Amino acid sequence: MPTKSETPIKIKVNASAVATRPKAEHGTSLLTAFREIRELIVHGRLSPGTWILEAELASRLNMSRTPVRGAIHWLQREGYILEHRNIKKSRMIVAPLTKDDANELYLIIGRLEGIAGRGIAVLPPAERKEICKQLQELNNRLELISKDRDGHPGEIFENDRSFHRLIIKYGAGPRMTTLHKAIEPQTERYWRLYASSIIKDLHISVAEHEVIIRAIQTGDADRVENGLQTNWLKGSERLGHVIEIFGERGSW
Amino acid sequence: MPTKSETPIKIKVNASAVATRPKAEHGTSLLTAFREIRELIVHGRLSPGTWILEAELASRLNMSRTPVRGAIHWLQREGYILEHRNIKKSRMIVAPLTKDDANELYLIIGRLEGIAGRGIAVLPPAERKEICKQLQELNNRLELISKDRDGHPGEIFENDRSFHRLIIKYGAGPRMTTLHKAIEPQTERYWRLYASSIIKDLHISVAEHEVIIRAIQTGDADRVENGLQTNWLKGSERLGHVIEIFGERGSW
DNA sequence: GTCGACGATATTGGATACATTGAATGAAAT
DNA sequence: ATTTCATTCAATGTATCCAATATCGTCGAC
Repeated sequence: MPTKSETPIKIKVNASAVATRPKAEHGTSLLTAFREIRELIVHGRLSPGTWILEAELASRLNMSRTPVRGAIHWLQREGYILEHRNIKKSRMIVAPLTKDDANELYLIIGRLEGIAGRGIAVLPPAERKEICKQLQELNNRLELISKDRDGHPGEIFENDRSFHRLIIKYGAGPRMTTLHKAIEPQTERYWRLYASSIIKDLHISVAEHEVIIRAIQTGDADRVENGLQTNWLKGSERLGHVIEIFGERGSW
Repeated sequence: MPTKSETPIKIKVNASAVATRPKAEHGTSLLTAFREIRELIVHGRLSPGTWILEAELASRLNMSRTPVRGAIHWLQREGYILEHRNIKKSRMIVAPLTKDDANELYLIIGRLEGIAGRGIAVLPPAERKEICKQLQELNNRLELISKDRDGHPGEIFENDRSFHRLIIKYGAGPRMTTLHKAIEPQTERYWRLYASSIIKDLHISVAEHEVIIRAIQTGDADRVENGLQTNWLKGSERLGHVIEIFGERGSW
């Protein structure tokens, strides 16, 4: 049974106490709510499996239920939140983190980026060269970090992410870009939970990136696509291993 | 410049006039709004490129603006509606139908179904056999229709759709299923616009389906994936050809 | 005559008030 | 003691109200 996400105590708040966050400018609340709630979920402040109360989030974010409601539906559509449907009412819960889900998630992203990679491979050589330069730079930094014993996890994550976002930026159309922007951030939840245990495999991922860069240089579309798919696939295997050790979160 | 979606005349409606639609049961408006508006878009009743007025739709659907707004955002996330962003306000317009968009859309779906196809290919033979039986039946019906000169377009569409949905049903996980349910319906817009001109190529698609079924029977994952990708790819080529002839809709 | 500034209006975004329904609690009866 | 029914409560879904702002038209000045 899901635990209540926050203290159910109803405190009669006075104005000064509520003012955690300055009242946002008009027309920005929905986006703010989306970002903030996603942040709460990603950082585990709202644990996998807990149920979500509109009113509570609204008061925490110092806004009305309207934008919060919108944000929740949005997050649901993007997979951060699941819906327990009873015909008329709906109960929203934070999506659990499971091995199966991770596998599927990584598989899908791998394919999508594979398409984008193919898009890059067919660009004119000059552009490819420039892209490779940028990719190489990111990957070099990753390699450096992988040799440093205490690289900051966040830094690794950001660099790896930038690498993949570059692929999308140059190789994907508008639809793909939108889709990727919706799906890829969800990997952050898994990353953050299991980061410390995955870091030691970083050098493998670096090598995989290297292969991808080579393939782009030579314009070998198949190899680019395959390289990207593999990178994600292997990542999901490494992740799955860790999940098996530490257990899933929020799935009963 | 987008044309206004409906007559801007503000008629003071009396109660009996508004009652186009019986007031829906409590708790069903959002879903109703989503379905109805999508229906309007898919059937071209709201043409590509027209801008969308919340209030107007609300009154047409005989509900308040709240669920309509939710539905519009939802439709936006699913790609039926685009956002013309001025910093704070947003203007929503019905997504145009363009050749590039169609190509990307079909490419993505092809890949996604390819994954699902791979999932089917690795099922135990008994299940594969059963699935093939169902697929074959659908495809037989399609073949029949393709020989009949005046098969109803809607019937063709539904059969083809069922074929692909079966693939997802048996081969995809929850995430893929959700994604597919969000993306695939968008092909209906293109289909409906250009159906009459595509029908004559139906026999080609039927043959492609045949290949897919064979591959599933033999459990050849690569061939299944490739077959599905190709089916969509060729479809997008056929469609692109027609779009070039008849022009794009709503892209200025 | 044209360009710009100002004002009216149309339209979206957010807050709040209200209705409805699902769940929980408690009392009564068997 | 357990089960069932009624009542209450909590939380979602919808409607309406209010605020902010972009757009368009009009009027005036150059």
